[in-house]
Amino acid sequence: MAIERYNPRRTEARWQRVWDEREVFKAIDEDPRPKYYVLEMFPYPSGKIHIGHGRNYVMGDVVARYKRAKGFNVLHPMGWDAFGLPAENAAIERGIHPKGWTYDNIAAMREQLKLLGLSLDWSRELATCDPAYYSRQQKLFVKMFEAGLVERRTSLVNWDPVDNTVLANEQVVDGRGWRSGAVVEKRELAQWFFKITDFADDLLDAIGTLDQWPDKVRLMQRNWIGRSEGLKFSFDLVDGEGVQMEENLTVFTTRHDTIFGASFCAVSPDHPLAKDLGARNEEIAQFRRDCAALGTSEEAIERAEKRGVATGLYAVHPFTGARLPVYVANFVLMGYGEGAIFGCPAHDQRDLDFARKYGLPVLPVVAPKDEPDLEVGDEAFTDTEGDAVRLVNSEFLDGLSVPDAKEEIARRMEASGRAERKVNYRLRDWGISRQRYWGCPIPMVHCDHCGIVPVPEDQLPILLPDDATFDRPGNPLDHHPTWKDVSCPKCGGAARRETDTMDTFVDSSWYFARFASPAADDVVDSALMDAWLPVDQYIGGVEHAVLHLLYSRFFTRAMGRVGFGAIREPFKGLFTQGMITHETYRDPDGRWLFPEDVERQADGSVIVKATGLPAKVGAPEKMSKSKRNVVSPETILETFGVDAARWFMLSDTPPERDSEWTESGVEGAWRFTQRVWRLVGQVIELVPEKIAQPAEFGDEALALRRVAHKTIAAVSEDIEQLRFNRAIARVHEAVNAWGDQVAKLHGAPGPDMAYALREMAETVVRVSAPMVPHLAEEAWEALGGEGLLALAPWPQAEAALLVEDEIVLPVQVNGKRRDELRVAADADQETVEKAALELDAVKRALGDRPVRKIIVVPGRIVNVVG
RNA sequence: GCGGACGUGGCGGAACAGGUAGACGCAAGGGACUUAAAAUCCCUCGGGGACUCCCCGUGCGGGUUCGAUUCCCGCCGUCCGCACCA
Repeated sequence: MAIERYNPRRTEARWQRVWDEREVFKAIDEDPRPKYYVLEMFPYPSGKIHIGHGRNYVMGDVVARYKRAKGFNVLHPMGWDAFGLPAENAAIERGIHPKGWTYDNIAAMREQLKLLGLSLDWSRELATCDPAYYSRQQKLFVKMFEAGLVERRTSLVNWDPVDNTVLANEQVVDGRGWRSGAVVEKRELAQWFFKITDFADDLLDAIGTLDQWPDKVRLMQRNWIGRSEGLKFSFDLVDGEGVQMEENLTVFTTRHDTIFGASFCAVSPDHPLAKDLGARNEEIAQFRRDCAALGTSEEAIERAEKRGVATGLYAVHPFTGARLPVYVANFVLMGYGEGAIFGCPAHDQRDLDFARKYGLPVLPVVAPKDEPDLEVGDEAFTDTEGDAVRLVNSEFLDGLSVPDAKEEIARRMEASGRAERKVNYRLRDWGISRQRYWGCPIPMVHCDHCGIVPVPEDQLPILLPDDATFDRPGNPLDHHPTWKDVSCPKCGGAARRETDTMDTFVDSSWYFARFASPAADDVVDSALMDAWLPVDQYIGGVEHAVLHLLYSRFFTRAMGRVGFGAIREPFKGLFTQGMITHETYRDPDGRWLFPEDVERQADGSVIVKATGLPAKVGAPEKMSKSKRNVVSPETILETFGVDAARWFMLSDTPPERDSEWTESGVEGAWRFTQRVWRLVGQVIELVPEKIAQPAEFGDEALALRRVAHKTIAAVSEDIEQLRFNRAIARVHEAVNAWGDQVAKLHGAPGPDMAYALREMAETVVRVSAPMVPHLAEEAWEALGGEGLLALAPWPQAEAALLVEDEIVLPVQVNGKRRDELRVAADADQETVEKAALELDAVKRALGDRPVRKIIVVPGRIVNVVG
């Protein structure tokens, strides 16, 4: 066979067609093989993808192809996270309907993804904006409502004034909307909530079972849920004249041990008491307005100055009867605990800052054992360590440890009926109302007679109207002339539809379950859900470490509660991959340039192609359209082929880290594909037919076989651990050994070498197949492999070839390497010691010092101590 | 501020579980082949020296050990998450 250049364009198209026609990647329900579900976080169809988007799909594809070869029934589906604001913005800015815009984008991106040669089961494809999907979501919503997991209530919300919508806390980043970047305001609105806090403890505890998740993500979820155990209790209040008031003041604390150090109380500006007083007191009213205006902006947080206004009221200390001034303070949050605190300045930095500013007493009540007269300056003393600190200045608590003091206070206050133990979470319920068109309509009706009524199942789905208009701010569903007019499902009277749609995070909280039964008439087919789930390997960006993953874990529980599936956790294994980055380029005027607009000169400098002027080169950053540092897949695929792109994306950098896209890197990957193809051709020329395994192997042939089998073992191990960069290095090593051997041959190889060469060719092709599937399939065919490689089992390493019978032992003298020793692998200690001492380098290094000790670590090292 | 991760050649990175530091790739330099170029192949590639040999070297300073990139203590630096959560 003549050695031809490998032509990726022709080959890739051909095999993609064959795989497609033979439905090679279809996941089969009710199959005897063990199942394996691998899933990459599904994309938002924003239009065209750049090569940086491909990395996580390629990683998932390597796993899918590997597991398939390992004998698993693999489910590897793809879908579209298709609701969301950009579609609506396109409608507003360019007059394109969100539906058309979205489906066009999906079609374009599907074509692009197909070019990557992913082994996906496209028959399960879904789009969240498809009524077939969101109608089931509405049904699930109603079931959750009936199960008490959905609530409507008025609350302070994060209002994005640019997108004109409500944002969840998680969607506010540094006081700004996560998508619009606008400074978020606080507003009070009636909203729909999922009661995720009902599951707070379970979501927290079960993190312990997620042993195939990155520690980092588990920690982030723990911190996000933020469980803390404390005490809720109330103070009696008196006015300025000392007259007892009707109300009292309930606070939450985790440091009830410090109650004797309390010197003030403070309530949030949004606390009912503050509102009440604000109605009568202009100073407090003004302060409340100031705080609201400051909102949650980054600036406010950075300034973080503790401020407050005295209310003129006093809280009565439950043990001493002392009167503690009550303030309205900006650093007390209404959303956490009771929105009110007692301040113990000596042991809390915030309280201390506040006390110093307003001249309040600072009395230490916890002190190190050996320093009972602790003085507190500008730093609060926050140690609580079991034995090292003791209570002081605290009457009956003196001398107790912090935990004992907490227990004693809790016991006494509970007994007097003014306190209860309480667990608080940082996690809040999930507000899902969005004042938007392009989302899943919330299937509820507002009736003046019956109140809020869920839409009965037989009246679902509530479809979005196609004739919405986008020419003014606010919610198009609300503006629609007729859509919201309905009759009440209960009394039949005139009523209004809910015009809020759901947060798009709802859509992505159960899609992985829908993939198990994409055609199910019900929300899901529970039997199939339980058969396919959990997802064995989920792959996506770390930016979803909290939001999406926590919501999905909640949904899995909620679905279980309303009768869908019985799994506990949706994602058994999680992998967070790094981004692909690229250098940025700007022309002398500072405008961003695409990589193809610049050229690198021989001296390494970069010039603007159009003008010849020097370009400003910026550090590698995540590929983004706005900075134009993107590379389109089409360009790469036409030049180098998708296998080279896949190979490069997986090389060099560990998959969890960001990886820089470079032209020279892809070229290197392309050289690799060419080299393998060439070597395969050479082997076929040297050994045209498959030959039987000879009984005897010479040293060289045996050595080559050893490399092949060690490569199988190493690559398998690396792929199992998702260490793709290492797997690729191992394949390179094998190819180097293979190429060296081919170059060394003079004349026709003997039967042993002929066998070893073919074995090596097949091995390299098979173990690199998950990474470069098209090249591998083509080479497999050329080598006369049976059937499709995509369906072939994974090669097995022969154990006998993994162990050497002769090994090289490094020899150290006093811990420094001096020489090495070739010995039989099973050589005994005495033989090794003797041989080591014979070495010239060892004698030289020892000089005239006597040998004091020889350490022999079998199979590892020899160290002569002199 | 709190929590976490990480610091290895010119670059990306490797090094099982304390045992030859720098695998593999990229870049660079030299050579072969060619009329020439591309492609390919061979060699060099942490620093230094008296260069078949020796010294230094995994952010810095200590420690444990026969032996430390790996373990411990203390610094310095970078990145990430949370950010008034009582």
